[in-house]
This record gives sequence, structure tokens and C-alpha cells, in this order.
Amino acid sequence: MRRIAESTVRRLSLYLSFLEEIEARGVPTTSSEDLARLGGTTSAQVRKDLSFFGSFGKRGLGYSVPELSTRLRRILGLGQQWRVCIIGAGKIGAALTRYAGFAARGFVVSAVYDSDPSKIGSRWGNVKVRDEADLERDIEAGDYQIAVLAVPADSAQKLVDRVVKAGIKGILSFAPVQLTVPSDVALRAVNMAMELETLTFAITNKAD
Amino acid sequence: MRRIAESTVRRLSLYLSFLEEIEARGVPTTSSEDLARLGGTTSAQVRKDLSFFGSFGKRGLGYSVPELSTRLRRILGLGQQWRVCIIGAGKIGAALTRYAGFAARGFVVSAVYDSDPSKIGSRWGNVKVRDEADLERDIEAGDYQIAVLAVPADSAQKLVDRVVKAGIKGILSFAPVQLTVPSDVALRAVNMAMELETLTFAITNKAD
DNA sequence: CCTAACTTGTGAACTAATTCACAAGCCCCT
DNA sequence: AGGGGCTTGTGAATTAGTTCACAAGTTAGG
Repeated sequence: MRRIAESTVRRLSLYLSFLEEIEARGVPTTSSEDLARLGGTTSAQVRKDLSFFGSFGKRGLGYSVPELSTRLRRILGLGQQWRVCIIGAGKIGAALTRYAGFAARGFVVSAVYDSDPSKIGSRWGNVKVRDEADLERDIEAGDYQIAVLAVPADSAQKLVDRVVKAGIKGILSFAPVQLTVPSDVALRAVNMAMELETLTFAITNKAD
Repeated sequence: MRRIAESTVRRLSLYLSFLEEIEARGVPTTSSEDLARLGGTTSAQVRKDLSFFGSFGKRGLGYSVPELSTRLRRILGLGQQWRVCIIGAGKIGAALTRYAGFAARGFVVSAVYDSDPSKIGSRWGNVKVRDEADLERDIEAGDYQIAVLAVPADSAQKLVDRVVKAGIKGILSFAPVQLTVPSDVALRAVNMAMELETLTFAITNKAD
């Protein structure tokens, strides 16, 4: 498969969320124009995005909502349950652990790890806080495919290296640092400072 | 000023974080090559990014670390304190309110808003939970320039419309929906589902 | 004062992403 | 069965973003 742009994948995820809304309203078909309007893009963009993966519509008619959403779910890899662990039992880790949005999309959070002995062993809802020292063992046992990192900047790269070595293939980081991973590991980083600074840049420089 | 690509702004924010580290180590000068290595990009990219805003280095020598970081701070609009409110006193709102990273970058979180009467009036650290009904009044009084949205999907657009009408110029959203704002308002949205799905896509489709 | 070793700043070349524009296919109506 | 009205899928054109490559400064050393 030709390399797909990240912006394309993000839009596919967006289209899928629209399809789920449309499906919930019981509407059977939709068009590239509908999806474009909802997503703030153009119908040509929607069709081009889909065209990388095949031909899912009917000319003159549009797309079958259930069919297209099934296809998109498969393309995005959502056909399976994904087991996720959260690393870091601080404020952000706590919020993520209890975040209902995960389950709604097929992501199962089954543990939180921390190195603080006063936190290890406690229960958050039905999720247990485990000892960070056991991380490798649990990953190697196949407990998780994805790790969500919610730790301070200075320990983030060390933990990335550890989970990568243990076999994790996907990492979502909330640590405010630049991280590096081998090319066969997928990494997404949400950096709050960066988000806020693109905002302040836009506010400061608008109408130039 | 020519329109600056968002990717450029994000990298500037990254360069600034590197400069702060370098400055903390007491190193007086740096080069586009150094910044590129830290940021996983190329030196030509660094120089091009900076060139949109002026000429900050000395040929043969590189960049003065304090000078370049001052310039970047000004470019990014970090010369002033930014007053921020969090909307939504749920798990994510709580984590954001106490997130130390904000203050470190000159962002002051002075209030959290919620509509739940059982939360209104309580204190989180030195931040008070206020009545969401007072949002417009406080924004109009100039209490905040930026709103951080941590509310459920179905109330997010309504709140965006309210804060925009009251005069907010920058919004950072964590709600899992597509939002629309007028063109003079800056919006950044962090959508967890989207981040996770780009991960699962990458894991599922790797080595094709 | 001249040369060697560097590093910036920037047009030009290249690569990637988006938008255009239209032939082809499909449905409905008469 | 044929025409009109839609909408897809996709090459071609355009626009945006990145990388190349090198002249022009700068410093250090002799």
C-alpha cells in the first residue's frame, strides 16, 4: 500500500465519527458532500481520502452508511479490541483511566502503573494501580498493545525505551517532551504547551 | 505577514523548549544543526522556519541562546501572561486545572466553571469552581483570553458559541467532536479518539 | 592580512497534499 | 427505453511544504 498521509488518517477517523452519528439517526446513505460539510473540508478531499483504500460508494447515490463505517473501522484497525495501559498515576493518568471515551471506541484500559509505593495496589474504579517495575513482565505476557504515557518530562524517554524493548507497538504520550522511538513503533504525542502556543501565536498574529 | 504554516508554529514552540533546556545548562550559543537534531528535523528546516520572522543568527557562529529564545517567545505571543479558564469540572478539567505545566509557560488558570450545583463553590487548590452561568459575565469583564474546554461532546459546541459571543479569542478543546468557530477565533482541538485511531491504523497497516 | 573551517539565510528544485474538473455510473420518472 | 439529475472516482493542475545547495558572513589561527 502506498504511504498514507497522517492528515488522511485523521480525517478518516473524523468521517467515522460522523458516520456513527448519522447511523444513530437511522439515515441509510450519505455523500462525500455531507461528510465534507460536517468535517469542514471539501467533497473532493473526502473522495480522495477514501480512494486510497478502495471504492466504497455508488455513483449517483452516495455511500451506504453502515457499509462505509464498517470499512472505515477495518481500515483504522478497529476490528479488534485494543488493550491499553496507562503509565503514570498522577492527575492526567487518573483522568485518562476513567475516561469513558476509550471504551466507546473499543479500547480497554486494564491497568495503571506507577512507581510510587503509596499508590501501588490501590484501586481506581475497576482498574488497579500496579508496580511500574512489573511493566516489562506484563507487556511481554501480551497484556497490552498500546501504552499511554502520563509521566513527567524527565522520565518519559526512559519509560518509552522500556516499553518499546518489552514489545509495545503503539504509544500515546502526554509528556511535554520530544520522544524518539524505533521506526516500527507508532508514536503520537500530545503536547499541551505546543497546543497553547499555537493558540497564542494565532491570537497575537491574527489579521496580518 | 505571509501566512505561516501551522507545522512551522509547532516547530517554533519545540525549538523554544530546546532553547530553554540549553539555556538552563548555561550553553551560550547553538546552531540550526543542534536544534534540528533535538527536534528530529533538518537544519535547513530550522533555518527556513526562523527565516519567516527575520534573521536571528550570525553566520559561522550560530544563534545566541538567550536572544533566540526571547525572539521566539515574542513571536509565539508569550511576552504576556495569558489568563485561562477551564470549562468543565470533570476528570479532565481537574487534571488540567492542577497541571503545573501551564504556569511554567506563563498561563494562569484562575477558575473552573461547571453547571453542577454540587461542584460550584468548592475549591481545587487555589482555584474556585464557579457557576457556568457566570461565564459570559466574567469573560466580558476581561478575566480570560483563553478557554480550555473539558466538557462532554454534546454540550461542547453550545459552550463554544457562548464563549465566542462573550469575546474569547482562543479555545483549546478536549471534547471528542468537531467544533466550528468564526474565523477570527483560534481553535485547537485535541481529540483522543483520533489520536488513538491514528495509532491503531499505523500498527495495523505497518510494513505494507 | 590571508586562509581554513563553519554556519547562516535563501532562491531554486523537489516532494507532498489539495483542489479542479469531468467522464462514467446509477436511479428515477415518464 | 431514454433523458435528466446526481454523485462517485480519478487523472491533471495547482498549491503548500520541505530539502538542496551555495553565496555570503564570521571567527580563529598563523
